[in-house]
This record gives sequence, C-alpha cells and structure tokens, in this order.
Amino acid sequence: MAKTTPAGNSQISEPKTLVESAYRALRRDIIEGRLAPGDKLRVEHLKDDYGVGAGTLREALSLLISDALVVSQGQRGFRVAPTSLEDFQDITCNRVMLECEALRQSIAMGDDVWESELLAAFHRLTKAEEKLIGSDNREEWEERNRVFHEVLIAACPSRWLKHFLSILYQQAERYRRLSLYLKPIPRNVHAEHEALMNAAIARDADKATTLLAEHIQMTFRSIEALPIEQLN
Amino acid sequence: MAKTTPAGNSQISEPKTLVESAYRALRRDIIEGRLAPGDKLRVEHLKDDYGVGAGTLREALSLLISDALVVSQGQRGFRVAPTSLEDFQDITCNRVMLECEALRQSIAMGDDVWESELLAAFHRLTKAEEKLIGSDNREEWEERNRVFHEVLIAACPSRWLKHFLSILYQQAERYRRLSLYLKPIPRNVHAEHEALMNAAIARDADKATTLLAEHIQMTFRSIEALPIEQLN
DNA sequence: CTAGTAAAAAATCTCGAGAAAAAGCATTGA
DNA sequence: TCAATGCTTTTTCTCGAGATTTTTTACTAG
Repeated sequence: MAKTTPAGNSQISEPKTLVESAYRALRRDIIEGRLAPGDKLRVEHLKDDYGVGAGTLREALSLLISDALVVSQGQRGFRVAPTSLEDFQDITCNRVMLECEALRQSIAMGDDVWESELLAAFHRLTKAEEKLIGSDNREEWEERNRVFHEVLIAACPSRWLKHFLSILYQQAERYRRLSLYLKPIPRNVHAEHEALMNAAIARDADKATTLLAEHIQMTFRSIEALPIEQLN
Repeated sequence: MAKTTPAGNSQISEPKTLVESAYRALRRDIIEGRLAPGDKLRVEHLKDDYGVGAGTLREALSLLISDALVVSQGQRGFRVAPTSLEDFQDITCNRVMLECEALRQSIAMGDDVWESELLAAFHRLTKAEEKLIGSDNREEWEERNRVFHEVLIAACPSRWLKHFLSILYQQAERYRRLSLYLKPIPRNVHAEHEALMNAAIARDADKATTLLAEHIQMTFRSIEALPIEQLN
C-alpha cells in the first residue's frame, strides 16, 4: 500500500507520469498555502499554470481527494479543502492517539538497525537545524523532520496505522505552514526531538509516548494562540 | 469531509455525474469480489462494461485509490488492490482500536436522540435479519449492518476517526465477502449486536468496547479458519 | 427598490483519437 | 536449451473539442 497510495509516499522517486507531476505540484501548493483553503480550483485556468491537459489535471485533483486536500461537490467542480481550528484540533487529537500507539509498537519491535536509522535521522535533522539558523531554507528541515518522525515509528508493523498517520501528518503540516506566515522561528524543537529519541532507544515506551504527545500538542497550542485572522 | 470524501459516504443520494456512477459500480464490483484481488483493470476493456469514456473511467479509478481498493504503479495501469491474511489482520487490529475509541467517545457524548437512533437502527437490522432467513437478499442486511455500526459511533465528535473507520469497514467488508463464497450463514450476530447496543445505552463503556472488540475479531477468526484457497 | 424570470457567459463534465510506453512474440546466436 | 535482441501488438497516457450544467448578468413586474 505504501507504494501505491498517494499519501504517505516517502519515495523521492521521480514522477513517471504527467498526472503525478501535476499531483505533486498541486499538493505542494496546497500544503504551502499558495492555494488557499476554500479556493475554487478551476480546471480551465489551472491546466495552463501546470502545463497539462484538462483531463490530466482532473485526474490529479481526484488523487488529491485521497489526501483530503481537495474536495469535490457533485457537479460544481473542485475546491481546496477548507480549514478550521476545530479540524486542526481533531487532527492533533487523533495524531497523538495513533502516533503514540505506533511508537509503542515500534519500540517493542524495533531492532538495532532501527536504532541506528533513528540516530541517523536525528543527526541529519540536527545538521539541517544548524544550517537553518541563517538562511530561510526551511524545505530541507521540513523534509528531515518528516523523515525523523517517520523513522521513529518505522518499526511499527502496521501498514494501515502508518498510512493513516502519513495523511494526518500531511494535514498537520498544512496547518503549520498556513500559520507560519507570521511565526518565523519554532520553539526548542531540538531538545524535544532529542529527548524523544533517547527515550525510544532506551525502550521506555511510557516516557516516549508522553513526550511525543506533548510534542504534537505543542504545535497545536502554538497555532491555537495565534491572532486568528481566520484560517479560512 | 464526510460529504466530499468518497469513502465513508453514508449518503444514499443519486450519483450526479458519470464519474461517480462508474466509481460506485466499480467499488461495488471490487467489494463483492466480481473483480478479483490483483486483477488488472484495463481501461480500454472496462470502459465498455461500464458504458463510459476512457478518461471518465480513469478518473473513477483514481477515486478508488482513496479507498485503497485500487492501486496504480507508475506507468503500468491500475489493478484491484491485492489481499492477504496479514492485511486483514492488520485491518482488524486497527479497527478494534479505533472503533473502540470511537465508541467510548460516542457513549460519553451521545444524547437521547442518539439512543433512539441506535434503537431504530437495531430494529431495522433485526427486521432485515428476519427477512433474510429464507431469501438470499443479503444486500439489505449488509447495508443495515453497516448503518448500525455507523450509528453506534455517530455521537463521536471526531470526523477523522469516523473517516478512517469508514475506510477500514469497507476493507473488512471486502474480505468478508470474498470469504463468503463458501460460508453462507453468519453466526449469532444478532445476540452480539443486541448485547452491544444494550451496553452502549447503559453507558457501560468498558463492557461495550469489550463486546465490540470481540465482535470485530470474531469476523477475522471465522475467515482465518477458512480452508484457504488463497485470497490472492 | 426588491423579487422573480430569462437569456448569456463561464465552468464542468464527457468523449474519442493520437502519442508514448510496456508487454508479448518471434527470430537469432551461443 | 537458453539468453538476448529487435519487432509487433497491446495498453496506457495525454490532449483538445463538444455537450450539460451551473453561475452570472440583465431585464421586467410588482
């Protein structure tokens, strides 16, 4: 499933088809907020922007419905999925539940190869953080942050759990980005990550899940407290 | 989301577009096993069967990827999602976890309107069971069974939880149907449903979730024990 | 000035044909 | 007999144009 489902695709492989190119470009533009929540997605207009035919773009949009980034209403075309604080709270809540469960399983099942990969992912993330200080090269950090969280639960054997989590992660990232227009710098995420990793490697599932829950909820709180020029 | 996401759509509304018609017909044929797991879905051939154009059928297939009923591999077309005992176990496992959580929330939040709807859903299911004795009108029972489970967790406020559950339910139904070619009659599902409903209305969350977990796992066991002419 | 209706404009939905790629098949050589 | 190569057939992927439906605009009546 991981290979075939659009969401949760951690492959960096090149898009082999125009549909997939358009799919990725659209997904990126939605997550990064260039296409705002609720925006109408007019096929006739967008097909030029993305340089594909109308049918191809329609197919890409259909694919994005999987990720709940696009919605379609009968015969009234496509729209960017709307956002709301309530929705983000729901996402956070479920992410805490599912990701903690996945982490438990991962800690229980992970072998030393997993440990080493976790260390490696943390190391790459740390390097990206250092590089981030001066520049505004967020992209690399975002990607490595995603990979870190993915590796953390990689030893969890449940494909479905990881599938759902990849969707929720993507959604959460979208909210984070939407709010990021104002808030440039994150908190001391580094320390959180380090403590999390250490607890995982020490096989302390209770501590690790507590830290993870805190970590996820922190992101929600920092957005919740924003001077809400509404997300819509 | 419930209105826009293909999975978990409890609307009985008529399909307003050819894409949706094809989508529903295909979904039905996959869940009911007419299109076998792993089957290649040749657009050129299928477009005649379903009476739509090639592009339309492609779009319907793209939509089915959301539900993980269809997979697509780069430039090699579409296939019916493969099945395996391992996958069904994973589905069951996560369904137990998520549906129990949803039930807990539903019991905590549900008001008396919810209670009455639960009673009504159970009543309709019972009627369908009675009618089922002689005939082979499974469809009605299947639908009402689905609705019963849906109403059971209807008071749960989490849209995402319900969304994931609707996907898992659909997947589980597919496995149940695939195995049903041999096993015509279910066990005493009626008693299980009744006990479940009573515990829910009595607001006994622990008992209700225990019963629900048993209920879901029972389906898995009855299929696990089959003389496996492989599901592939 | 508002409400309702009807024409006009825009957008969606749908289809079939052409280009690109993959799969199948036969021939050739070791 | 087996492997490799090149050709043929099949299938997928892509596009632009036509048919419906929705939305907007303009107009008339109250």
